[in-house]
Order: sequence, then structure tokens, then C-alpha cells
Amino acid sequence: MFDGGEFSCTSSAAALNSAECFSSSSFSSLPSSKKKKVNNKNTRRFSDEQIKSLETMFENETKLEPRKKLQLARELGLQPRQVAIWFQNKRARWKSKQLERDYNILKSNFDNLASQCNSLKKENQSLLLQLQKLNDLMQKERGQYCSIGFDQESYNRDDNTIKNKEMEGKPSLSFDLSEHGVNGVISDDDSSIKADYFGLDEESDHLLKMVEAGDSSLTSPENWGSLEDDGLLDQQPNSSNYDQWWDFWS
DNA sequence: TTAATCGTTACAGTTACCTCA
DNA sequence: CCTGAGGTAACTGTAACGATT
Repeated sequence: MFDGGEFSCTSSAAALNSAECFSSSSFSSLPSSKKKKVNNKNTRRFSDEQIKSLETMFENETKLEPRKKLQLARELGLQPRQVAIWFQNKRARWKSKQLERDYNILKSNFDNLASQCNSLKKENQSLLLQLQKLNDLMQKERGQYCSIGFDQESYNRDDNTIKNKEMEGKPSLSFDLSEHGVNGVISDDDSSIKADYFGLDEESDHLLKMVEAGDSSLTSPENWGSLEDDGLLDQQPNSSNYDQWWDFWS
């Protein structure tokens, strides 16, 4: 190994351990930057046996104790400094590969999440479509209800029936057109009654209102900010941020 | 007790050389 | 034979740490 080789031994105290500095009789007086590392063919690289021993040792401990370093160097016929440098370079190579592995893992996770996101987006689109259809259906039925006219007498008769039920202590719907108007079959003022009647919680009630309102707030992403305000879509402080988030995944 | 100095080690970055397609 | 890319041993500069004075 390194027969006839000429090794530099710089004056930098930090660069190398003086005890490990090669005491070559042919030590050059040239500045270290000018010195050439003379490496004959087949003598530069360590032998397979040496590499194998070094690898085995590295698997056990990536940092070598000084005592073990001396022992290993003696066993392999290397300078302790060579062993130290080999471990340094090995750690650097190992770190580099570890970074590569970590990157691949992160990339794999990212791809999985992106795939899940796409599935959720499709599901969301499907649900929004269903919602739109239901909304249209409700609008149509409401239009029929208004267009067939209104029999005040039969209404009063029905109203009495309803009022009788109220007398029994059960909440019911009131259809007082003079107060609510035709368009507001169930107005916002009746929300508490409605909630009791249908057993709606606050969140569902809000959604129902939006559907009843007949606007496109649920089918238009730009209006989802109103949902966020109610905590239905948390994590997005405002709709503009949400748009950025959404754009990222699009 | 505190500050200065020294020796040692680790690390990131670089250099020089070899191998191979 | 030449050449560029990649691998690797060795080097440089710097920072951190502990021991000593």
C-alpha cells in the first residue's frame, strides 16, 4: 500500500493529528497546495479485504474510538490517519445516501397524499353535483307550490288542525302567509321551530338554509369562505388562502 | 474562578487521481 | 487514443470541546 507514496503533512494543527502525520523521509517542502499526491496504479485504492474490514467496523460504529482506530490500522497495515480519513469519507457518503433515501420516502409520501387529494377532489365534485341537483329539484317543487294558487279556506282549516296540534304541546309549522309571505314557506324567524321539528342541529340548519336560499354558495368554491367562517372548513383562515391551497393541489 | 492556549476531532467542501463507458 | 462522469483517498479550513496553565 502506498509504496513509494509521498504524503503531505501540513502545518495546520487542526487538519490532522500530529501523531498520525506520516513521517515520510521524502516529505516535501513544497506548499501543501502545490504538492501532488503520488499514487501509483493499483496502490491508491484500498484492497477488498481492507474495505471489508472497514465496512464491518463502520456497521458497528460510525465513529471510531482512538484505541480501536490504532488497532484496526495495525491489523490492516494502514496508517491510523488513513483509517480516520476513511471513516470521515464514509460518514459523508453514508449521509449523502441517507439524504437520498429520506428524499425518496418523502416523495413517496407526497405522491400518496396527492393521489388521495385527487380522489377527495373527485368525490367532492360528485357531492357538489348531487347538491346542485337537489337544489334544482327543490326550486322546481317550490315553483309548483306557488303556481297552483292558494285556497285560503282550506288553509285555515289545515291551520286549525296544526294549531290544535300545537295545543297538544307539540311544535309544528305555522303557515301564516300574511306574516311570512309565500316565498318564505319557512322563514328564518321559524328556524328554532324548524330545528325542533326536524331535529336539526345548528350546522345542518345552516346548510339547509343555504340550499333553501337557492343561491350557488355551496356549488361555488369562491363562496366556501362562508363555510370556513362557521368552522365547517377549518385550517383555512380565509378564502384567499384556501384558494392558494387549492391551487397548489390542482 | 476566569481567560488564554493547546491538542484533538468532526464536518463540509475541495482536490487529485483512477476507472470505465 | 481521447474524453467526460463518477468514485474515492486525501487535504483544507473551521468550529467545538476538554485539558492545562
